[in-house]
Amino acid sequence: MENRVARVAVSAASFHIDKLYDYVVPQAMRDAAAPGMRVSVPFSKGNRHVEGIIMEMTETSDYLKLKPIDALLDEAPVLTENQLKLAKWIKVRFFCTVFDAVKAMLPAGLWFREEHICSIADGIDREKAYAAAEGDPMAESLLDCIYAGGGTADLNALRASFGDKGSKALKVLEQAGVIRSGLSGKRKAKDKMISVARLVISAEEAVEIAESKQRSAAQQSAVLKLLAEIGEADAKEICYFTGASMQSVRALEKRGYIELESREVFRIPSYEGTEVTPIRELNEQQSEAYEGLREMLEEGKASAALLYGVTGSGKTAVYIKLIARAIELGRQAIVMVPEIALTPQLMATFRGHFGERVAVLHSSLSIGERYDEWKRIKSGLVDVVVGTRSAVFAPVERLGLLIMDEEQEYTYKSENNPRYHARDVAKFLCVQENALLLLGSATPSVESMYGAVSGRYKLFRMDKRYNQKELPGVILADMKAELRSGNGGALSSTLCAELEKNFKAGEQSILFINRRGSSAAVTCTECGNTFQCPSCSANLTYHSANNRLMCHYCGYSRTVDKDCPECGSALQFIGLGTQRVEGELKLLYPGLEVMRMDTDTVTASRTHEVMLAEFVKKKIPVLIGSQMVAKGLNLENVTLVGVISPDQMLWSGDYRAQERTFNLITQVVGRSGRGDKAGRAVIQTLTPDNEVIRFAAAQDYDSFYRGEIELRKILNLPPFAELYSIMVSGMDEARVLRCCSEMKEALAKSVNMEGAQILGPASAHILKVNNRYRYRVYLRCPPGKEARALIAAAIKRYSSDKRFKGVSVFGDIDPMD
DNA sequence: AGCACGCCGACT
DNA sequence: GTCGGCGTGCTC
Repeated sequence: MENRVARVAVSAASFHIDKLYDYVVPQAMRDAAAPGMRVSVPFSKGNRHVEGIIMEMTETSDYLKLKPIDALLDEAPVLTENQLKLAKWIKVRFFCTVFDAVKAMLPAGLWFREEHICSIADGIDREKAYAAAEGDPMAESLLDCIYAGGGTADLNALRASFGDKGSKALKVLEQAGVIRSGLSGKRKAKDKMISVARLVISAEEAVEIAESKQRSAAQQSAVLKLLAEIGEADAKEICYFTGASMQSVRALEKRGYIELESREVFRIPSYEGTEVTPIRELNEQQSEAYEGLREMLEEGKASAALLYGVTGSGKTAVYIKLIARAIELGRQAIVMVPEIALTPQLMATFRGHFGERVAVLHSSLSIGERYDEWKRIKSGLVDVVVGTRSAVFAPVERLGLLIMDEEQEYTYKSENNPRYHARDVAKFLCVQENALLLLGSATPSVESMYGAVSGRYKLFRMDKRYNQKELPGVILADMKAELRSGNGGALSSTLCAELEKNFKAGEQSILFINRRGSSAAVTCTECGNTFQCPSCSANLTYHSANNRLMCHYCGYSRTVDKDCPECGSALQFIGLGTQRVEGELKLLYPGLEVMRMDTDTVTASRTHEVMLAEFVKKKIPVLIGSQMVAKGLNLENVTLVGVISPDQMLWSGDYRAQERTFNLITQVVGRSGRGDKAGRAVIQTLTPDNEVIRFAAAQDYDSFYRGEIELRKILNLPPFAELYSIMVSGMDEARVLRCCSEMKEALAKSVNMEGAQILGPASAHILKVNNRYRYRVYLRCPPGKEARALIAAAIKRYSSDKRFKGVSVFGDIDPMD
């Protein structure tokens, strides 16, 4: 009787009906079925075939009318028992379904494997195919369907629409050699150039559009969903994994949802060419940290530490030695980095030290490559996994050490469902696996430093720069004084004076502009008119690639007007940030060579890295850039860094604004004077007396921390409280607001925690997206399970309320907005 | 969310 | 009489 019933998490269940559904395991599958295997099951009245994953196996069920599983999709479990536990924990912690969590844990390639796709076999033309159908109407309509899809179709979809008879007919056709499915097809060899598709709109929006598409546009939906999940991918591979035709992909491009770009083929990024710096003998501070961490590691119990090491103190060397020790102990390590593209030298170091036994997981790997890496890890061929956020789900079986570098970075928080924070997942994982969690940073998050101060993490400090190099001298430029003396431009006289010194000395400078959002809005330079999206409360931005005005939130695009529709003057598209500074600089210093690096000039082929190399090689005097210049390589000849306007970031309204500003200034200033020559930095600000700016200028983390933690305590903010948000959205604004206020009232009644506050409803950062109004209700309360249960109950209650039809509700913990 | 069932109006 | 509108309730 064992193995008679499988308890399954199904994909079709939304949050408020999410639970384990029991299915009877057919006799033939009894031996094979196991927890962690994906299955296809009939669900709901229509018995549509949906995917699910077996969470548990039992003998009996309380439910009487069990349906049978219709197929096992895996031969062996793709998730271990511990990973299944993790999935359940993610559901509770981040308000998603178990299946959402499972999906985030597995590589996309697994879900789009060709097993699920059937296509017309090579060398079979239409005539032969229909001849093989032998007049069977079922077989003929199957072929119609496959041809309508450009020669391929989703096997599950076919099974769903044609039922059991369809499945039989498919088998007949397959045996006749007319169609192929499963493993029979081989991947095409890659061309030298590939076409890379990338979403222009937000992932969230892409999913929404995909969902609203009609059956006939199922291919386009699949492409959008895939891209929403993985960000960008080779167009051919997209077709390969979704079964969509290239036409569908092109159609999406035409509509402005995605963009296509030719790019040279990347193999698995080889870092061989980059020279590997051998690990030098550890200095006193490094040894001290290493010895302490080694002891924790060797104990083999769950533990956590914070390594606070200033830039250049040699954290990487400590990581490497610690990983080597973990491997000696027969265990594996995961190393997480915020953004792999920005840390190529770190990658090179790891490859150099651990060779083939390193797996890399990051966003510019293709689906296939990522899937291959996943398989390598799963089969135990790897000791070290290096990767971004999702690497926390790498299927290592003997985790001993998990390192999270630059732990304060917000890229560790997912902005899509499930909205998990990799740091929280890492904590859970390390407890579960008895591993050591090592958070590393030059500017630790306030939460983590508080954890260290209060004894939850063991703290190791490395405050000496390895090469004993001095910190850059920092000059604060008072922009208010500049304004008073008649300089209304972006460049202060102080900065200009320093720039000129560098021009004379033949040294390079970097100007850093912080820009909120990814693109500047288009503004008429004469009358200040801006262009609004008709369905969102957002400004349109100009895209030079297709010469159109586009909305980043819904994908709407329109042609560019020659003249301003308001005042009739000729329109010029000048962005607010980097472009403006570039313009001013060129006006002041005619003939000056300037490199601009921002989201408009950095492309897939001309990456951040490539541009930096060019900057170094050609000795271009000035580099102007946004966020991305703050990170990356050591640039030897850069002796001046200018921070143009950190103020706007400081007042962005988010409680983390101060912290982010401090981190960013610290990082940027640290870019200066990496070579032999001393560096300096100019920070332009309207508020030179502001503490955060002063501490950042002095690179004084401790004082910043002391001030910030005091503030957080007074204001009842993390780490002293947890902040939850419930986002409510819908087309009918009044209804959304009614839902919010009713929910707020209900929460106020049910919450009886000391010091809990309910705030809102407040409109989301962008109120209207795709004609849906979005409001949030916040709950701020002491950390703990109680609040989570309340939030989950509220989401369930209001997403199923008939009065609030068309309104969707979802929760988020500590949202990044 | 998505699908069937059921209870009402418009049209063959 | 039946086709189809969408309100209601369930999903192993």
